[in-house]
This record gives sequence, structure tokens and C-alpha cells, in this order.
Amino acid sequence: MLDIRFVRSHPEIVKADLLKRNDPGKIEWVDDLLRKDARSRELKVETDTLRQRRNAIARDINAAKKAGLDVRDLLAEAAALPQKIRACDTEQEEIRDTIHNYLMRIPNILHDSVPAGKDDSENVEIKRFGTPRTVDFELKNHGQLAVDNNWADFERATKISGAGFYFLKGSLVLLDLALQRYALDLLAKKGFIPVIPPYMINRSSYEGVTDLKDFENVMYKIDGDDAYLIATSEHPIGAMYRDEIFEEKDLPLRLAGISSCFRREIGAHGLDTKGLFRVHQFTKVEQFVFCRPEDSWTIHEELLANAEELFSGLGLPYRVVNICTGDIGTVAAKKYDIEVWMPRENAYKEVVSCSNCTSYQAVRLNIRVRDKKDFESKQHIHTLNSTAIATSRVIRAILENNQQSDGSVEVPEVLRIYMNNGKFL
RNA sequence: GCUGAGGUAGUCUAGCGGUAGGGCGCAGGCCUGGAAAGCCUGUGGUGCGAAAGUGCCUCGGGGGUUCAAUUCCCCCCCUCAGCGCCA
Repeated sequence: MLDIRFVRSHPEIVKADLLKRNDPGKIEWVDDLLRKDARSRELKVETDTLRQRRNAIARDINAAKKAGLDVRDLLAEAAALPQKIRACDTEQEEIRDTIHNYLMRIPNILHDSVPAGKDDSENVEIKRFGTPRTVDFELKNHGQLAVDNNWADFERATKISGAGFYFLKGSLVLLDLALQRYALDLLAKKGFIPVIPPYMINRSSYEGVTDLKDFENVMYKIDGDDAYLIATSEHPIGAMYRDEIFEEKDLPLRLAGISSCFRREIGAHGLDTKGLFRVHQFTKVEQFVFCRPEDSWTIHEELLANAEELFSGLGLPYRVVNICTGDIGTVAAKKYDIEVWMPRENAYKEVVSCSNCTSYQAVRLNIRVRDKKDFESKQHIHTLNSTAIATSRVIRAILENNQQSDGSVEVPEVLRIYMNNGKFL
């Protein structure tokens, strides 16, 4: 969420941003928020004055009693105060709830370079890498190929778990693990510390790191417990330093999260998304960075470059798009996607999402950095996250792009050291 | 799951109806040729104020009793130890 102090001092920036997002309905929220904020502070003065009086009387009563004086008048005055204070507190509580609700729903301030657009069709391509190869045979869809080679079993997974699940078997298990090691090893060279997080976190941690409407659409809740299955390691890692203050020397902190990811993925399914592309459970290596505010835009480009290095290393054709206002969501200030070439669909499909969340997550999570020169001064840090490799989607890309006419699949060279040097699956 | 012990500011610890004290760490200052030691100040959140200042909140969370609760009562959460169960 935005810092109330920022909204207070720069309402025009918040409103201009909402206009850019074509979300004028929320502009009225900003005005109401400012009114409620002013009333809240006014009310705090009233309440504090009452409390001050109550505290003074309590002290006076104590002193008078010790001196053996009559305290009846003081007791009478004191008796009336709690009720007045409670009335102020009740109003204050309502106002703060309203303020909090607005702040939780007003989106992050976008970077100037975010293009305006109504939906994902207006994302702006900024780069292409590689050339899709042409083949003189019919490509099998990746799910069929996996089944035919005994690399996956979708039917039995559906039988025991439902649609969107899979058994991975044989060579694809090795390929999945190889992709994980490939990503972790490359990121380790760039200074990232590998992290395996908890796969379940509680609601209040979740509220700090995600868009609230994702709760209904994406998250699995564990019945009877305050626990949600993580949709990505970004979430537990973001929440990891909740309510903490970093020293400047400890930033930037680069973490490579690795975890299973669980998503309800309510929506359309088709032949090419059926197998491993759109699933309820997959493994992902994620880049996550906590940094000083002044460093985040440089690091955003760094995360994109790391992700690109992974995909160019695999030899997969891809393009990079700058996500437009209509598709970016509430948390990121700027987001790049990498879309990899999927020959069967003759299209680039999303495999990486790389976001600078600036201070939006850090404000909710209350994560700050102490200024080295001014010990008293603390400001919210910035957080960034980017996919490194989501294995299931990359497996699909490899099964399509590296498929041979005999149904075998060439293993990208960079992965072979992790797969007993095998050249083909 | 059971039993017991705990939860006090960054951390450790005292207080157990009347302004939450001390140690360590960290930051700043004094001292010094420079440092160490020593001494002083500060250390969470928030409001008012141009500032100097000044007030309120904070003892795991929520209720209750009281003029006044860290302290007494009720409910809940979490941590640790032992036992039980378990891959």
C-alpha cells in the first residue's frame, strides 16, 4: 500500500496515476481518504487531551492520598472521563478502518515508462531474441508427447487429484530438477542466496505481499487453519522480514527462492495449456531483492537481464514486453514479462514476470532501512521479484522447440551436465 | 495432544496496583595526537508545533475490575522444555 504520509503530501500524484490507469472511480477515494485522515488527526488531539487529563488526575489522586487529603472531587471528575475517551476511540477506530481499506485498494504509483493500455493486448514489445526454427514434420502437443514417451501421467493425476495436476515421470523429472539447478547455479554466481521457504503462510503475512482479490482467484486455503498454500516463493520471502529494520550495509539482499507453487487457476483450458502449462502445482525458482529505494530501478533491469540470460542460455526464442497500465495490477510500479516462443500455438507465451514493487509491499510489511548518517531516520525499502524459471512452462517450451521428428527431444546444452550428459530425452 | 515454564523497546533481564529500571548492542557527543577505557545523551509507534519543545500510545493479542493495570480476573495466540504420536 501507499504510505499515508505520501498520499497526504502528494495527492495530485496519486490522482494523476489513477487517471493514467483509466481508473477515475478511485479519485473520489483519495479525496475522502484525505478528509478522513484530517478528521483522524483532529480526533487524536481531542483524545490525547482527555487521556492527558486522566493521567494527571490519577497522579494527583495518588499524591493526595499519600498526603492524607480528601480526593472526592478528583474521583468525581475522573469518573466521567473513560466514557468520553471510549466515544472518541470508537469513532477513531471506524475512521482508521476506512483509511486502511482505501490504502489497501489504491494501487502503486506507476513508473513513467509504463505504457497506457486497456489490457494485455496493448503490452509493448521491447526486444526479441532468437529465431524460431522451422520443421518439416507435425509437432505433437507437449502433453501428448510426454504421455507417449511415458514422461507424464495426466489421467491418473486427474483421477486422484483433479484436473490441472500431473505425475511427472522418468526423464522429465530429471529435466525438471536440471532446470532448477541451472537457475540456482546461475543466480548464485550473481550473488543470490538460495532459499527454500515455508509452503504455507498465514493471512496477515499474505496481505502484505499480494493483491487482495488474488485471495479468491488464486490462493488455496487450508481448511480450519490460518494457513494458505503459497502461490510463489515471492510471498513467504517478501513477508520474511516483516516489521524489521535493515542496516544499509545489508542491502541489497538478493535471494533465490525455490518452491512448489500452488494456484487455483480458475479459467479457460485448451489443448496446449492442458498438460503442463496451466497447472495447480509447479516448481519455480524466483529472484527476490530487498534494496534501498535509490537502487531499485537499476536492480529491476538486472533481474530482467538475469532472466534473459537463463532463456538465451537454453536457446529458446523469446521476447520481452513492457506490461501496460491495464494489465499491470496493483502492486508493481513497472513489470516486464518474458514470453517464450511456443511453436504449436505460433505465439509467444508468458514464462517470466519481473516486477519492481518499489515501497508498496514494504509499507504494508513495515520493512525499513536505517539511514547510516542519520540514525533516527528510517525509510521503507524497495522490493523486487522476478521469475527465474518456472519449470513446468519451460518444460513445455523445450518439448515443443526441441522436438525431433522421431519424438525425442534435444536437451539444451547447458542442462546436460545436470542430466548425466545425455543429449536427447 | 498432555504437562510445565515463559512472552517487557534491537537483544538480555528486573519489576508483580501508583511516571517501566538495569546490562549488552548500536548511533551521536565529551575526553584524546589518534584510539581504547571512562562519562553523557539517544534507541518502538504516532499527534500538535516554523522551531525549541510537548503530549498520547506501546510490557504477546483481546476483553473485564479500578480514579489508576506490566501487576488482579477471564478468553485466545505464540515460544521453549519434557512426554506422547509421527516421515
